[in-house]
Amino acid sequence: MRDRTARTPSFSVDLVLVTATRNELVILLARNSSERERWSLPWRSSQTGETFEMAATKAAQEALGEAPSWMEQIGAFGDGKRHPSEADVSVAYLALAPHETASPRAGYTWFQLTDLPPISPRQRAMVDAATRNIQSRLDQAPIAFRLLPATFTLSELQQMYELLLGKRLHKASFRRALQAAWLVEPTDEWRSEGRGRPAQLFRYLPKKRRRLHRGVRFDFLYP
Amino acid sequence: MRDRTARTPSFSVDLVLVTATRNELVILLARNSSERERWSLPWRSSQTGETFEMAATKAAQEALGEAPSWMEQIGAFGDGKRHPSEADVSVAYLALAPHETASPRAGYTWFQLTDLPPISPRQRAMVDAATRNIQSRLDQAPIAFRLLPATFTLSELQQMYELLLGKRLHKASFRRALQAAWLVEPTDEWRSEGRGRPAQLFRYLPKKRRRLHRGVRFDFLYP
DNA sequence: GACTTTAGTCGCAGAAAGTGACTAATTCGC
DNA sequence: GCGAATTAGTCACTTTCTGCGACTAAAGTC
Repeated sequence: MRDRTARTPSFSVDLVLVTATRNELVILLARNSSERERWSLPWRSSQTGETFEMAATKAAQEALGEAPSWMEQIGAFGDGKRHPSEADVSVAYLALAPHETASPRAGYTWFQLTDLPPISPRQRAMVDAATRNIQSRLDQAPIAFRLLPATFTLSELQQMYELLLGKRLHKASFRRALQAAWLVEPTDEWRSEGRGRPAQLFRYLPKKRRRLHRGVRFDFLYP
Repeated sequence: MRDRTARTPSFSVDLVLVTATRNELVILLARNSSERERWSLPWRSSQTGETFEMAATKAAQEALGEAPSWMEQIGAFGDGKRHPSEADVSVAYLALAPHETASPRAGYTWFQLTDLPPISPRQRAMVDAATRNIQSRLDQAPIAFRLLPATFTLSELQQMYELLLGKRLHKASFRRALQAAWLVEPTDEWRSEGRGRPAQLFRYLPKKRRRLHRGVRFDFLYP
């Protein structure tokens, strides 16, 4: 356990580690033996000479045994809300991994993002921020692709977007938009998934430079 | 230097305080007497029982004498890069204010965002992150409106968007999109700006709920 | 009063997105 | 073996959105 006589860590780095199963988003929680809450986000206290990114990567390694496919800082959290560590400040990272290759180490368990057990208030705020981050950056960063394995069918990709957006998409429109964006490349492999016609496998490989927006967008309703 | 016997402040809160003049974005820097760099972002070291938001608001008060019209955390910065405070971690906030009502206190000066004097490496990273944040959230949050006074003409609003986007917009298209978004309300005031027909003044007043996106967007080219 | 300048609107043409129906390739039941 | 069911992938039509030029409106300038 934590040793409070040593130089106390001034901050912790916490991980909201998300993957997607068939129909839902899940995050990884660590089982606690002595904390008030039985579960917590994977976290790591500050080490001198270690960047936030390095700390987050190590926390992911400890939890998953592999590096995440995507990592992004989602902010600093403090404000007196309780945290498993004694840290005043916790820096939260959103991490993604494809679920297929992700097998948590002992003591870590997947939980539905919409049905989490109690965790510390500060970590709860991180999860909420991570959820908002996923939603708002879905069209700016390859979130969906990082939740899929290296090769995937277009139906899988569409289902991932439907899951993340929370709404159904039309097949033809989805593929038309995808083609226009030059983000995927077909492989020469096909996958037969039980019944139905086999699907071609694609890989994420952005080709052309960003197609500049036309005009302005007013996609908000903020205060 | 840091005094490890006393309770050292574990973090600072730093402010990237932006306004827009006629043709450019400017940020507020504080003059230093003793630091290696002559200029720095306004910052404030941690106080117990003070949230990040409160600290950022106070730093803004100190610099501007008024509360910013928008504040948003843009992340935690550390990673060994030098900072005016002895803090291991600095939490950066983007703050906006309309330039018309913003008169800095003594010791603070506006600088062009594209032509800053040397500042500490950590603060330099904050400015860069703030710049990216403005760009990427321009269509998600009322950034442009918060840089304008409470009432404004549609031409001023369009010029603000042109400044922030770095490109010209077509007048009719801009207004059509603005109308569709239900974000502004006309006042019964008009402003005559020298020659030309007087312009009606509008205020920011989002009316309807967010118009849901249709389909997906793939607006990225990330790794 | 003609000219310039800025505000504000209209309507068309072309681009993009929504949608249902179609073809293709496989498994399942019999 | 063969038709039904299932999933993949495409096509063509319709609706909506956007770029853009041209227009009217209301002020100042000379």
